[in-house]
Amino acid sequence: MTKIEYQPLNDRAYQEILTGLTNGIFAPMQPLVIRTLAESYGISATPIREALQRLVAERLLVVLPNRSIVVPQMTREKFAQLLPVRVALEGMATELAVPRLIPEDIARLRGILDRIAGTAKTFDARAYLQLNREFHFRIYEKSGNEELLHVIQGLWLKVGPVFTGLFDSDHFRRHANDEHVHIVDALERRDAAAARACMERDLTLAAEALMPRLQARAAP
Amino acid sequence: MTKIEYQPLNDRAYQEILTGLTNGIFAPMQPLVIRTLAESYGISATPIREALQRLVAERLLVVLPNRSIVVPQMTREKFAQLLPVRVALEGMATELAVPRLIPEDIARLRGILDRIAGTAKTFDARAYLQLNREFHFRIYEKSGNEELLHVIQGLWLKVGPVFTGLFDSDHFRRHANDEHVHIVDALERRDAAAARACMERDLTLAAEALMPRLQARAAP
DNA sequence: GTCTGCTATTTGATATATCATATATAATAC
DNA sequence: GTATTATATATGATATATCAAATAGCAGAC
Repeated sequence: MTKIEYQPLNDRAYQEILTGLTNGIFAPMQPLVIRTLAESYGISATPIREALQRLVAERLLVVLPNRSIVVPQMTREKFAQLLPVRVALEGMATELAVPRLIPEDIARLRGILDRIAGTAKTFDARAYLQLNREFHFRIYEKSGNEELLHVIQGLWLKVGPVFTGLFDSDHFRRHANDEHVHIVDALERRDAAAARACMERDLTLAAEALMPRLQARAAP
Repeated sequence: MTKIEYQPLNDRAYQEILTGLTNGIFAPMQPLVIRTLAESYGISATPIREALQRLVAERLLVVLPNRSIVVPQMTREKFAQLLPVRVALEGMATELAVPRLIPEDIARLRGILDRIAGTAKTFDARAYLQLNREFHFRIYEKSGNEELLHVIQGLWLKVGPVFTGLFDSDHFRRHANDEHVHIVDALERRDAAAARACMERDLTLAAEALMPRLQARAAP
């Protein structure tokens, strides 16, 4: 007996819009119109509205004074502010995960590493982003701290759309996996401090590759 | 010309329910019924539903498999998981605030300190909670990092209801202000590391006072 | 030409109606 | 009596209708 599962429409609308955001479907400052979205998803306005409200609460969308709901522009400043928060929390999660990772987890991480290396050769940006996310969260999940994990997830949602451009940088693509390898090595040695340091460096290097691509300030 | 401002009903419903949560009006595990809330606030179901959804997204409420929406029980485990996250972020915010605090800010903080001392004598728990919050956020706001501030606000919302019981502890009430004084002293000396350390201790001591009052695990 | 004010249209906000599911209650079988 | 089923009720989920604010378009004044 396979449990059939029901998912409310607002949840699904949320997911749809979210992946749209992550894939950069919606241009910043272009308003998301409730009725339009409702029609294009073939559902009524109510669940769409709820999904948008939720995204606003998570700060993935913002409400203009006109009440229009738009994608906020990720500026260099905002990204720079997000970075130390992510470094602190993802570093913490990594450290916490060290004593809880079993050899099987390490093996799985090495598997991801191999696949990431593959994407650098095939220039498959989408696969890279997917695997990069999987790599990080396989570690964070092992922190055993659900509250911490939830906050980190929220932060990744915010920076998600920006990451899309990560693979465009030649230099980054070639070195994308370097820190990842160091992280897994440290994890395997059960060296929590080193694992944390490598994770922090990974985040910082990615941020440095991305920052120049971002606009200095929000458009007026 | 004073700008008249409009606030959507869902925002106000959100605020109302939120203060209800903070004041412990809604018992954990008791379902919040949309129609009932709508009636008691004299508005329709839609804005209430949106407010509840938002609170669920922020994890201040949870959806049961039955789809009922209830106040989650704050367990000792959850609180313990929240603590290191708060320590890291609020410590960071404190450190960032140090070079940005002007003498006027320090003076204002001293003023809050005095008023907090007053509440300990008059046993005014509500005033204490209010002032304690104000004290902390006056500092965090000065971090200049809006993203960080937002995350911290979210964390405070989660622990808010628990804090209500803080003042019941005799020992805590007498020493509630001790660390605060140390924090301000450190801020005045522009000693970022010390300010951070004192802030971390303040959070930890409060947590230690509260933890025993929490249930060890969630009810089944 | 620009500016002003009017009208129409778009779009968000709210209320209501309807549907589906879950819970409670009652009735029946045993 | 308990267990089981049927029915009624409560409640969440969705769709639709209505209202209100904002925007766009247009006509006339100058």
